Amino acid sequence: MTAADLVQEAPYRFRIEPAGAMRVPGVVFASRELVDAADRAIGQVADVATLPGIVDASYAMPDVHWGYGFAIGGVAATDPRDGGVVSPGGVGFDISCGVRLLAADIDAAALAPVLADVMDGLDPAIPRGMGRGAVWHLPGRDELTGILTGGSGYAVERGHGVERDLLRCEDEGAVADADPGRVSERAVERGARQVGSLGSGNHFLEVQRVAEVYDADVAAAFGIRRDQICVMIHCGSRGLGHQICTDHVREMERAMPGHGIEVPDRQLACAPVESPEGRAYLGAMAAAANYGRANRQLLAEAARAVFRRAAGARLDLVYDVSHNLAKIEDHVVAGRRRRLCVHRKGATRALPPGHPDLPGDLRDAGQPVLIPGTMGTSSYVLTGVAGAPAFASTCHGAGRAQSRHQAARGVDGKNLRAAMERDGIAVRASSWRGLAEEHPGAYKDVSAVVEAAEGAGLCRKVARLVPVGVVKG
DNA sequence: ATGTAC
Repeated sequence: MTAADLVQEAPYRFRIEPAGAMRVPGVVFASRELVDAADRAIGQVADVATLPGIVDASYAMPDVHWGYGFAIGGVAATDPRDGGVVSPGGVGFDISCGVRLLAADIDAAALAPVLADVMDGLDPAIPRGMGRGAVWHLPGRDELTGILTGGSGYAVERGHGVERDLLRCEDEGAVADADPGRVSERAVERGARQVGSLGSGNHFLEVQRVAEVYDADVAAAFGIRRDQICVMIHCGSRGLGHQICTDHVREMERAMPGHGIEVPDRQLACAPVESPEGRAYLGAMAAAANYGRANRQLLAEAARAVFRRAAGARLDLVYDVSHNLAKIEDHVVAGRRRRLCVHRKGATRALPPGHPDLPGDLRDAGQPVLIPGTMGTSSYVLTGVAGAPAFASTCHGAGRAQSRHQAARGVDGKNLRAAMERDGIAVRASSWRGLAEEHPGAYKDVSAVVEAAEGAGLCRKVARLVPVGVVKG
């Protein structure tokens, strides 16, 4: 199964006909160029179509690329009342990895004279990289429980943020039904010292400038305008989420024969949503999701303190949304309302205008969808559209074009930083090797991804942001 | 993504 097996149905829509054990078709939203870049991920989209209880189609977003079991950029919904399964591979190892955008009350011109001070303030204030500490150090399970059940709300309760922040968070900052009892001791140990830390790889905190506004009314509702300074934070649930994924994949591999489930790839390990293993995973996953949200809340507070001190500026939350999560949601499929388990792995929820889960001040505009690009290029703010396919989902980023190893070959981190600084982008990196692995050429063109997502009717462009300062793990 | 290996 490769890109050659895809039939083009529309300018940005390709179809994989059901064959073999596939229960539904595969649908890939992409341009011809992006489909050709998807490579091995196409076979994974077909594999996901074999999962018990899958509804409608196995979907892939324009930034789809190969991942653990499920492709990154995949969306799959199952019906629990029809034996539908939940699969940790459909969420990914970095549970609730996502993006938070804050808008400053100053423009780029006003920040310029103090940018170096802001960057020098962020450098020590934003813990990142491997094992380098965090905003909070919690001794153990008891101290972590508030975070695992309360997410961003718990951080706010403890003085890290304001109530309004929660209105601008997906799920108001916490997924319900978190079950800390399903989080292993090992996951707790790994997570206890990492609350409020970026991590590494493609995770970052960037100071950005709004370079272009495509829809002024929606942008105004989101609280952003041209030339304004914003802060974008991209990070997840660190070692805790990783350990939860590992634990529950193992558990489901053991349980699958008892449920009579066969999958074409071991990495698609899954269990019925309505089974002990399925419920255990969803409870632990929700706890990791809340950890990820609290993580972004604490890092946002750290950035706020720096901006207040170094620039006399305030940062208001635009939105916080995950792109690695499974959620129980209501959707109308073929005219019938159904409660489904929607897996989004490297895909962003994009609620349309009027959706009841949106806060009042965003009801007419739709949900802010935050798309991190690569350092040195652009990031995007999008919004959901009515009547979109794929269970109100869209892309999540540029998507890698080269492996980490390939990317670092022939690129020197120090030279890369110097080149970016010459282009007017301040860089505070914690690892030269890590920086080299993230050079923009290692990624697909995020603008082409967003173009395809909009062309496919998944979302609409609202604004484009460019980096002025990059803080990397 | 990830104490880059159970």
